[in-house]
Amino acid sequence: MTDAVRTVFEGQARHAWSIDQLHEVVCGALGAADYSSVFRAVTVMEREGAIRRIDLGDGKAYYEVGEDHHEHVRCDSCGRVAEVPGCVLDDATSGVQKSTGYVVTSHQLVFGGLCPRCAKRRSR
Amino acid sequence: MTDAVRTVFEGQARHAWSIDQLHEVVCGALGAADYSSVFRAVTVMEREGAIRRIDLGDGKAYYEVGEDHHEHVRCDSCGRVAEVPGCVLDDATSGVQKSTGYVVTSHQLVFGGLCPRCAKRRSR
DNA sequence: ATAAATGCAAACGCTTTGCGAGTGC
DNA sequence: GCACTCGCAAAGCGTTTGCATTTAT
Repeated sequence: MTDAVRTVFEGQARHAWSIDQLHEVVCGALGAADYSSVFRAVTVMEREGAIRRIDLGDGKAYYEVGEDHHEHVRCDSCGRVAEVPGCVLDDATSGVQKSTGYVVTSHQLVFGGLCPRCAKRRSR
Repeated sequence: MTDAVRTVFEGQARHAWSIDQLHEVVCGALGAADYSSVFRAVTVMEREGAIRRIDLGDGKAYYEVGEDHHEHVRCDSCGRVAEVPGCVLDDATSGVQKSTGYVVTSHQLVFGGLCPRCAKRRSR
């Protein structure tokens, strides 16, 4: 099962996968599969460091292949997620630290908007 | 009930309130109250625009008085939330738009780290 | 008497876990 | 036989809703 999930991630069909989405694809590939099995595979892979869990603000857990750090844009219309190359915030961190007194060790940022396709469809 | 909740927000004891936290305070103030009543009050107030719902990434819904836009820092240790004055990202938006092609209309950003108190306790 | 507010209990969406059955070594 | 994987069912957790009762007007 872990292999099946790994294959899905390698397929790159999406940038960020919810367990549901993974489950659906895995079912297609294997004929059948249980949600909990996908969940467990994902849990293992996360512990291994192969994938990283991200929060896109819609209450579901998403996973992406754990490479370099980057931010995300999510289309409010179709849900498609893209990666924002480079980190917008490394500089900001020290400013936050200065203004709030918190020792800042992480940040979680999601942009919202419309992906090119949906933006085009809207403007018609 | 709505008044009781409103009072809690006016008290400014916290920056961001979960429904649980509001519920607890309201119970103290009124003697008893149902979680769902607090939930409903919060829902109404959000629709009114008096408060805004925010997502701090821990799976719970938080609410803050809906003033100007700003970001948040959350202490990984005690959960205390502070406001990051000013918007770190207005400039970044156009860059994101350029690099991803998405029309960016919003962003949701939470810094994580340690609040001054917890940072001090840790270093002992 | 009528309409609004509240409490109670249950539904819901998604995640997580316990356990038994199946599979391979 | 033993360890491991998987499916099934159910438990959790927080949010949300339906309904009946209380409260206020």
